[in-house]
Amino acid sequence: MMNQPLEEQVKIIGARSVDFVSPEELHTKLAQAAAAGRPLRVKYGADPSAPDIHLGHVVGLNKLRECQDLGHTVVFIIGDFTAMIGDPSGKSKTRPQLSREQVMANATSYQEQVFKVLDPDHTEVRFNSEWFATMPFEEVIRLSSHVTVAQMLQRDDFAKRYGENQPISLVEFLYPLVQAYDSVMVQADIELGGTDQLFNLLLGRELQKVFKQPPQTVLTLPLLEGLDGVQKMSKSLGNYVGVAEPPQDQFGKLMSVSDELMWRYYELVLCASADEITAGRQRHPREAKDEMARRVVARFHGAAPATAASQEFARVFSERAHPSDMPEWQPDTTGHAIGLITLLVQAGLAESNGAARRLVMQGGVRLDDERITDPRADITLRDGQILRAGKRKFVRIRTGS
RNA sequence: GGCGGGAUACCGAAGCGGUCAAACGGGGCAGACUGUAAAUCUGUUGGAUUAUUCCUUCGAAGGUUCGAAUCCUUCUCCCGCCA
Repeated sequence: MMNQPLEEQVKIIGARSVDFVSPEELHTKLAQAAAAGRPLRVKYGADPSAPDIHLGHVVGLNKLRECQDLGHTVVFIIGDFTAMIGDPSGKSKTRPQLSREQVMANATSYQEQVFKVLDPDHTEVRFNSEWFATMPFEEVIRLSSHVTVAQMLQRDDFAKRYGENQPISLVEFLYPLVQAYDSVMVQADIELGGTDQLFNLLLGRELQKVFKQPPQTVLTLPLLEGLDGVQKMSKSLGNYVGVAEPPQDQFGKLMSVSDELMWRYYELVLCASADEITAGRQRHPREAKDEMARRVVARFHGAAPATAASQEFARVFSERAHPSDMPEWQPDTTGHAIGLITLLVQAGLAESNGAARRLVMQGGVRLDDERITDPRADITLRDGQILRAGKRKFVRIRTGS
């Protein structure tokens, strides 16, 4: 693989990218590396404060994998040091301060998930506490002398917030610097990130120059929109599909993506070619979406579970049948009548009596496929009955007798 | 250090003495429709209660008042400007 023509490598590495600084430089790097018989070091940073890897991350991981397939080394940096400091900017709730234990636990689960896409044999995992935990403060100050406030304010979100009189914490200024210094420490040849990372990645180049290193090639990839189709996929917005989620959940979520958005997923998650997407658009959207969802699930769980998830989805939502598998619940009033509202709450299908009442009055409750609309109904349960709330919540009654 | 602005339900944001469990938007949930947990439309969205009603909620604690999210006092936190 490493012997791919350089032109071809540059093309593969640059595919789907938004910013690419710069193809010519990368070409030179590749030539030098090939001559020296060494792989390029491709850096990718991860924030271990949110331990769930989702499809948004997969966009980047895909690219890393492509680099690995070309023979290069991925340097996967876990920002444990950064995570332990947290982010004081009031707005951001996504970066709570974490303890050492939490960070380590997250890091472990991170790696497990990441290797669903990456090749462990060509991955070097590093923690940035390695070089930051013991850094003397004078060094920190010296580092910060290399960047001016005006430079920082070039960053889009800083410029915007500054213009709108929104607070910017000093720590936020330090973060890009921290990330840039990571590049110096691992001697990155390429760094990859989302488009929102452009500034940070470029700062890495600047800092590498200060440290007399060849500046890294910078590559940004589009941010994947989450299930809502508008905001970028993130755990805190709850619009994500996690790679470690069960097949059925992944499939269901993917089927809830809008028709238009599904092509983004084809492109960025499945790396489908432009031709494939053009062809796909001719198909029935339901069918195309089903395929997209199956292929994504198959990637993380295998083909058989993916097919099963698809069939199960069709059963429940197209044919409106029951799922083949549902949680069981045993009432403690065996044999006696129980108020419907109480029943729903106890069975965990509604959060409060009020919510249960609403659910019933809105026609969302069925017992054995029979809709019950009277909130005052008393029910005597029998073993094996199916209680359903809305489209997605089912419980099978077990009376234990 | 000085001067201003702000804190409202899951989020954003109105309200500025009673008609406020609190407009509106987003999100969530449900229903209809369907091609699906798409799109669209409709309803709903603090807790207890069949309802009447009651309880908790508008940064915290006190106070004024028949009555406060709305007025006063103190406090906490946040933001900006000037130094």
